[in-house]
Amino acid sequence: MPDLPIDNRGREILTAVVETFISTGEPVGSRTLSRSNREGLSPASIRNVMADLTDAGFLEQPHTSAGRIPTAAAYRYYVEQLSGTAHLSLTNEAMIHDSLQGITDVQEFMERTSHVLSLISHSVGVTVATGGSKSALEHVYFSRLTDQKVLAVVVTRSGLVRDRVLRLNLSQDDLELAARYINENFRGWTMEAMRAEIARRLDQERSEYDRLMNSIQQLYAGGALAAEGPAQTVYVEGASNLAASEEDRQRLQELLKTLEEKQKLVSLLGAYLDAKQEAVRVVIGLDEALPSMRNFVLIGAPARVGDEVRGSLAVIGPTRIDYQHTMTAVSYIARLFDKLLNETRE
Amino acid sequence: MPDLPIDNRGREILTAVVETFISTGEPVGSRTLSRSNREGLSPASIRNVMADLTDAGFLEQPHTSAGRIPTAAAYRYYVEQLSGTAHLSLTNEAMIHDSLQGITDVQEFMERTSHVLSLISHSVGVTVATGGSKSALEHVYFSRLTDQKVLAVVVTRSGLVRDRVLRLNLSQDDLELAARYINENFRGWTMEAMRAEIARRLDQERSEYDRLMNSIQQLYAGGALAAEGPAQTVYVEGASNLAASEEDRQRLQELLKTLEEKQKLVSLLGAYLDAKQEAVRVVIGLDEALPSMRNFVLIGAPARVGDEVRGSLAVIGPTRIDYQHTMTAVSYIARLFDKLLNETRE
DNA sequence: CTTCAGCACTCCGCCCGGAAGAGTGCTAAT
DNA sequence: ATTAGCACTCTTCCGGGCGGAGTGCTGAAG
Repeated sequence: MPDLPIDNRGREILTAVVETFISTGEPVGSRTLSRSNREGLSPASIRNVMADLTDAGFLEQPHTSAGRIPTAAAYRYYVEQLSGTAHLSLTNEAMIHDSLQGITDVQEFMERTSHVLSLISHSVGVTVATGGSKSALEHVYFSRLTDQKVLAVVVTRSGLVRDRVLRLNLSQDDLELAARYINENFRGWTMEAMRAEIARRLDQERSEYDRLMNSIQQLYAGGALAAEGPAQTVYVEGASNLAASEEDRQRLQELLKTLEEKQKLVSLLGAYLDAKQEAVRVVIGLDEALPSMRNFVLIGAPARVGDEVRGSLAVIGPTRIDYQHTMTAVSYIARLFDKLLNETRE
Repeated sequence: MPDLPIDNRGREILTAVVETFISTGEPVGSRTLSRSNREGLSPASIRNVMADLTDAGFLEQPHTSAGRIPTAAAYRYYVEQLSGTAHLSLTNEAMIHDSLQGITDVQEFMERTSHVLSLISHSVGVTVATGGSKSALEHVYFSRLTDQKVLAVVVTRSGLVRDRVLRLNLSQDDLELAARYINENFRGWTMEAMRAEIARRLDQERSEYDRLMNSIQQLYAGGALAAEGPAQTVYVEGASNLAASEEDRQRLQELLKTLEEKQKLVSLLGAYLDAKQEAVRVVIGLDEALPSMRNFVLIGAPARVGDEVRGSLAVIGPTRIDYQHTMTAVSYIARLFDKLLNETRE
């Protein structure tokens, strides 16, 4: 956001408006600002500046004789110029450590994190755990349940266990052979590489009569070897906090409903928290993607271990959220994620 | 509920009041009833009966000149005398089958069920999957992740996979020996029996210097062999439907908050849906257990496979819920659960 | 040229009183 | 036993008036 039509004084007043509005929720008038402004400008002068800011699209009035409220542009500007260096309050830091101490697996981390985030932000904590397809294969195990059903378990070296039941009819012997073949040949390969190589061998060897290859073919087609797949688990916590927001009943309901559509949340987070983006991202104006999310913002970060993305963590809250606090918390937890989960790997 | 102080006419009028109130939500007056009553009683006569019912504690008035609304006792009475035989509407039956077709594992069944129940009842669907400790052991697998961490995977014959990371320091060799020992000795045992027997052997043999027994001791103490444990997964769906209820903002928030406290829900369901109880259970007056649940009822049933309880399914909705429909749906799904999951076992 | 006091104006939110409506309980008649 | 009639109660809705908050503009002062 380069040269805005905002001079120094304008900047100061704009942030003042944003901050007072965030804390009170009422449209802010010139009188209020004049009182809190250290330079002691008179209401009249402030009115002039505010009129300019309104023209520039940073403020708006609910009606003629009310104070001003910030527009989306104002929030963006405000967040832009927040100093990136803030410290977590001690109680929050303690809370985070209490909840996340000793966590070793991604699912559990994400579950607790969504909760902690909702507590800290007083709004909704959303986390997504994405099965990493870059993790190395540790062990597969197949077992025949009934005539028609086979249980497949894949364990990756990072400790992720993924199981699914497939509709296949293979004998226990065939399954054991297949498992041994895969374990012996592919231990330590990344899931991606393994899948690719198996596909290649199947395609190439075309030995339809080979019993082993046939079993593997069936297992592969049935999805037994997908470590990631639709294994995107979504955790949403703190929806009750929304009931305290000033949205009307109908909007509240739509909001809650949207939060229940896990798939939409995944793509929302996916769309904004791309892997390249290292730091915390703040998205203001969520209604472009999800109309029901008018007046709500997303504050999130990708969760990565090393340089592999294993999920996302975010807070979804009203525009009137405490940006500084929430951003600090999100980024803190994102770093903690990397740290805690790195321990688990070799 | 034996001889109530209610004669035949009283019964008829009481159910009429309950039904009208359920469908309109407004206090019902004598005039309204007189119009819908087939025997064409006059409002004045109805008023007499209603006065009696009020004295008996089945009806109450929000204020002097309003109609009557049913008390908890009235709902209980109403549910009591509902004919148990109703059919699912075709669309609902289709919806259930669409969602649950081909499901093979308990977790997935419960997840979808909570959703379906919320759709059918237009309120909150709650399901709990309880790891059955009666299921037979199929396979265990241990793997060393780091110096301090060991991954334990337990697969039961019913297709349940349970994994956890333990803080133990055992070598890969020790782990493999332990796994082989358990797999060879205990395959097919129930988890309960296996745990008991292992505890016995550990206690008895006291051969502290036996390397194998020592590993197993550590794994056992670390909880590697608990298939159930706190593995109670709770699914809550349809909270957004609550926003449409007439509760005020604060009550709504408390309600949502309660629904987020999974542990409370588990004990709530646990308390009311005992195993012996075969059929659908309707609990009116939930506020005795959970104050925030005033004006809400629970309609639920245990989910069992054969005679083993594997969880609970329930609807939590306002007292003004469609009891007949919801009860039918819950019981239908409970039966479906048994049927679908029986296929999976041997 | 900037700042600011003063002023007229606008618009919302609140309170109040009155009227309409719904429902009751009681009494007296059938 | 049932019911028409009636007086009474209580809520809800509506319109008007008033106070408050805030604005934009103008003209004076630094």
